[in-house]
Amino acid sequence: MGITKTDSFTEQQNELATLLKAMAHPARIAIIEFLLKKDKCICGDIVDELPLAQATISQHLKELKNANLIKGTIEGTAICYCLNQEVFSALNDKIQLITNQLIIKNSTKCC
Amino acid sequence: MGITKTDSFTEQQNELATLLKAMAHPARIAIIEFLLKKDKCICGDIVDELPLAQATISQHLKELKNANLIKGTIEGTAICYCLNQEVFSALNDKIQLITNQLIIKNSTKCC
DNA sequence: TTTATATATTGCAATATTACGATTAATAAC
DNA sequence: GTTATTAATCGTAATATTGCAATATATAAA
Repeated sequence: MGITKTDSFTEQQNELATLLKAMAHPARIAIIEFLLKKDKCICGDIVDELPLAQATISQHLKELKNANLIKGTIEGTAICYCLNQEVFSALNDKIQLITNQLIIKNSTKCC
Repeated sequence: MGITKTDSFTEQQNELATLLKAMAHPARIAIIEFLLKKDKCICGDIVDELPLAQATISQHLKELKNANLIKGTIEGTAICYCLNQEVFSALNDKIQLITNQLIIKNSTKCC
């Protein structure tokens, strides 16, 4: 139904899925990579960098912000965005946990 | 438009986004965790485990298979699924790359 | 061959996402 | 005050996703 049966899954499963979904768009990957490349924080430069309308970029930034993947601070009329290291670290830990378990269990490989 | 401007982004950005999207659903996280938990490969047990209809599980498995996150081998009438360690490792590397860069650059933190 | 079992596919209905133009809000410069 | 500048929000169209019942397919067992 385009609607997800959130109740049927654990909070952790829903949280991880939400975090992954927030990253699961090439424009948002591009924004993340752009923020990573720049030493200093960026605001409307993203609009110049990517071939998307300002409204669209703003929407993508909102989703990244909702997922806590980025932080934004107001600087005059501009807004300074940067990546939230803690959330990326947490995601990294989760993916690593799965991957490590997989590598260990691979000795008893099946398929 | 619900359609993504794929041409506007690099192949790597699109690939990573596609991989993340394949994981970005609690049911698919649950399937991954279930396959991880079991020593031996699982087939229709997933249908018994999760509160979703058989058709829905089959669809989720298809998406995971398309993304190469799982492999399936036919065993009589059943199909034996297991996680694809290589793809998880590759994803882990990408996330780790971003996270490590972030940790290094955090000294010049901004926001 | 018939029957049972296991999984995939089809065809919806409900909802979500993506993208953008137009507008709004909020601050800075004058 | 007026005028730029910057970013968020609204409204809308096009498309994608989720979920399931019903059906199809394919093999095994009888």
